[in-house]
Amino acid sequence: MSTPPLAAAAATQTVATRLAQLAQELVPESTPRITFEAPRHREFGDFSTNCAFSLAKSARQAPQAVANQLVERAKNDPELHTLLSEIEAVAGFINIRLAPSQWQATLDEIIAAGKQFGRNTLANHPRVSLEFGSANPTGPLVVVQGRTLSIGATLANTLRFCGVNVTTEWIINDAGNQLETFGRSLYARYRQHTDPAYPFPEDGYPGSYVEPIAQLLRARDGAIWEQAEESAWLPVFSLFGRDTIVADQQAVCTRFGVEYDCWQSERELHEQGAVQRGIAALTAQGLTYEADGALWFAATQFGDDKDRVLARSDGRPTYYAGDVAYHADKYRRGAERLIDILGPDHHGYIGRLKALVAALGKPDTLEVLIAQQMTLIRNGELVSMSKRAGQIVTLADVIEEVGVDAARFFFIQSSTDSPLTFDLALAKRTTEENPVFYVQYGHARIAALLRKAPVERVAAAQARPALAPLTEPSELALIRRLAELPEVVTGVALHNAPHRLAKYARDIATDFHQCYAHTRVLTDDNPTTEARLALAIATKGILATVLTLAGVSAPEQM
RNA sequence: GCGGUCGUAGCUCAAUUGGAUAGAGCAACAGGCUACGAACUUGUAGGUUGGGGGUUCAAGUCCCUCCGACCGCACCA
Repeated sequence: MSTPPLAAAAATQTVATRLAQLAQELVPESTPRITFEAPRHREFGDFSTNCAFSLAKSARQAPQAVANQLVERAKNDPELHTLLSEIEAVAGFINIRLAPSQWQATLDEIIAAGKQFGRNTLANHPRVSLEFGSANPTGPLVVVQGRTLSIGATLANTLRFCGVNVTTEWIINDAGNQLETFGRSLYARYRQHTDPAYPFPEDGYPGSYVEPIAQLLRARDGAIWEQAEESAWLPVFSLFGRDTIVADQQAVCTRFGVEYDCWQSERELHEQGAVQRGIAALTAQGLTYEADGALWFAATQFGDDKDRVLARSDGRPTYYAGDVAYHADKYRRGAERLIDILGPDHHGYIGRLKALVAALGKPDTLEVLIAQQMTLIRNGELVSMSKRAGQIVTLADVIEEVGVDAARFFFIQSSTDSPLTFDLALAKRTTEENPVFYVQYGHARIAALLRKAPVERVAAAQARPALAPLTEPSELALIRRLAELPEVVTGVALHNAPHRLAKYARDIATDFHQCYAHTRVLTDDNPTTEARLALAIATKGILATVLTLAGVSAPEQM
């Protein structure tokens, strides 16, 4: 079941059609197509159209003159008269304001749809595979990855809300030598328990989180690895380290409200032969060749900068070969549209990833989002973050400091491709500066209102009361805002733009707070009270919907 | 050197993909609670959208060119 077309949308469509007929009469040689948009400023009305600009050429008149004549005819049109409370031409634009009755009918439909309102707007959308967050299993999640997690999870939630089948994926990069380096670091800490002079690898992982893992291993296995050959202990330490780290990463994800459908081990793809099959698939199409002892994929045939190595001269497959197998596997499991969210240091990967899906026969089905860099500041000073140098600010730390709600909301506030500066001290010191509290306060304020209101009034408000008392400009503006939900979530889903959700949440809260400040809900007049309560209840529900999509709680009180 | 992303108010960010006088929050200043939660609200101030050129009715947005920041350019992951 999907959202029914709203009265306001239908009315706007009727106006557009009628206006197009009037334009045709006015400028017979034109074939006007009239679309309405929400204007930037509220004073410009509910909707506006720039059709006069395109008509101006064939009419051989200034846009403003065309708009004036069109508005003149519209004002004398009986059909439009009942739908509109205002229509005027300003600077070539035609601005309209719908009659209050249209907005009241719209709110009634929103209330009738209940929790279904805004859902399933993309019911026939292709199945999506959404990969984000993927990291080496060699250390705890850092704060920067929190941004990727927030963006990915919000996107996944919104796509599902729109009725799209989504699989969320994380690949564990456990096949390369980074994991072995981690295993050696772990072993060194293990040996240092009994021999403090045991050398630590020069390129090892110095983070303080390694030591506790070594202790776990010693508790499990005792001293049995102290005399062993590296070939014997390395796989044990590497895999134990991986499993411990991945378990921790999963726990942090869960705490952060981010759930995955699939945690794919890269090593497993190799062991199951998927990587070899991926290479074979490319070879079968004549897209590989040997040079300098290595096996290459002719990626330049698909727009990449250069050809890419699949198997090194010693026969070992590259990381890229794993990517070929992984993406082929996503298609095999039924995905039709792939989204990869990568960190800023991976934008050089876009070309080769798009080349490989094209070679797999699925051109233009992959979108790569780059979550831009996040700069951390504390007390005005740059916080340098390097896993290798042991200076890490973990996501768990930040959750501890500012809470899940603030972190989730903050990380999606700016658009994905915009760099972002995060001041830890600021987030800690003055949490009231964070807009998330503004939005949550709106929700809690309505909850308090409903607790305060007489139960009979609330009951009546929940039973689709007459909404004619809602005529204040601030009330109509709030209804208009609520009616935007379907197009907002659709826009988020189609443009990979979670930040619009955060913006929308703030806009709803602003419109509600203004409405609350200008009109009193609990009055002596029952019809008025019930209509206003109904608006408040609808607002509360939509606020909760939007906050939930963003992974933020909607509190009854604060 | 080649390529990518970006540059918007003091700070953090928007701008519905080419539309109106470039908007919000925070910070600053000035107002508003003997009625439903003041974590709110009403105002004021703050800009040559890094500089310059071009395309058209219209450019923060598209093209060219400089300046600057970050990041890629492995048979690492």
